[in-house]
Amino acid sequence: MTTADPPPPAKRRGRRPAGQDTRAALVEAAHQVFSESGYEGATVRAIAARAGVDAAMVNHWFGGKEGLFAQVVLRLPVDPGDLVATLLDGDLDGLGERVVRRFLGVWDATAGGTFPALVRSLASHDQATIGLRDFLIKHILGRVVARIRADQPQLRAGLCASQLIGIGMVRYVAKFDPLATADVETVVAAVGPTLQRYLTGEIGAADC
Amino acid sequence: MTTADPPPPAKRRGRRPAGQDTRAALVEAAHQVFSESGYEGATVRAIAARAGVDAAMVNHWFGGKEGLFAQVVLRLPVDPGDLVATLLDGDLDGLGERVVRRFLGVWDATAGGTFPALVRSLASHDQATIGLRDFLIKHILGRVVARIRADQPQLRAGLCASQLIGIGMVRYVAKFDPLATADVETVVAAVGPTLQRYLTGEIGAADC
DNA sequence: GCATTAATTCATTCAACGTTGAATTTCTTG
DNA sequence: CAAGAAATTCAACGTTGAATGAATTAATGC
Repeated sequence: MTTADPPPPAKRRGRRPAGQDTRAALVEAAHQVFSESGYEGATVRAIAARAGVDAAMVNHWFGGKEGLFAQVVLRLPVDPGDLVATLLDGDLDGLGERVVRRFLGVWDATAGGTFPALVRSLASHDQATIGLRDFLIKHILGRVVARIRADQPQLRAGLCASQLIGIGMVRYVAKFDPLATADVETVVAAVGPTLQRYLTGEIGAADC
Repeated sequence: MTTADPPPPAKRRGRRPAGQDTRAALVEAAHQVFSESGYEGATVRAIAARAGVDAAMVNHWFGGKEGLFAQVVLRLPVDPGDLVATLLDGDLDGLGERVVRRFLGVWDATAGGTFPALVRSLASHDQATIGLRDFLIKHILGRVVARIRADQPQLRAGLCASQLIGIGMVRYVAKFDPLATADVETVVAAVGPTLQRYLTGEIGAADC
């Protein structure tokens, strides 16, 4: 356990010595607790306790639980423009593998906390659903599919999204072994061809 | 809206006339409310109100909110044994398509409510994670993979699970069009080959 | 048909939650 | 170095949730 700290150093009232970023500590703690418990399950008191500060700080810095949630979840770990440019830089045959590798790179880097937070926030916030759809379909996969001029772009983007989200669910949320602990290249080798087919291959009802 | 009923017929105290299965009404209502709001977001009062009975009935019949939840979520819509037998009945080349068709058949039949309930319950109940893993990996996909004697059975089962769960997420939870509304055979044609490859094909690091 | 048991509602209790205002301490500015 | 601003804790409030026990009515057994 990394969360079992020695007894906290006895809080005093009033402003604390400089150099302690309470705001950042709260965001980090909220990130963890929201990931573990979802929006409704997470309590302001628990978040504040993990950050080592008083619950009133949530109101002071974020105006309440809702504001803190917004700060935590809507902080996406990549810039869409860069991402699309990087993905499209290379030969078309390697596109599927690049998408998978990038997907894992982004979410592995968050130590497996942000993806569950996103998924679990779908429970209570439709806004998160719309955010995920816009981000993944419209800003990333939609652009990639559009660039390669495939037929049925919406369906292809949706299929890619389904495989990526599924990998995220199995690797970060449900943690099925061996996929949860497999190294990136193993997953890329297995899933890359799937994405490649969804992007540029034959996906059934092409005509009609 | 199917939930807008005419005003309920004025409750009286005491035992009500026979023929009204309060228990079943509660399970059905809980199913809906848990799907919409998740475990923490759902309130016993809201469930009881939708069932048209008092909240105390949850305690009387299920011993509390937790007991009601267990009744609702652990009620899986198929029998594992039948399912595996049906899937393995046919030629090996059509196995991927049969798995996808069956998956959609099962969950489409629940009117899109049970799958979200399962996913959202992952937020607050690790038990649900274990249940999903056991059901999907051990009892269904694990058996299928074992029967066809493929190498790396765990990895193959996990890959299949990832694609199926991803389809479920996109179709039932996030509801991305056109996948959310596509007919079954369109999805089968697109996703079947993926499952087929995960089950019987080449998935990268075959040796070592 | 009377006594017993089961089912249901109501009023209440207790705990936990998010939020607020005052009190207190440190930092910053002139 | 004094005065004001900022940051923080603490105690409390109002609300809401799940759970409980008594009261009430219908069904069941003898």
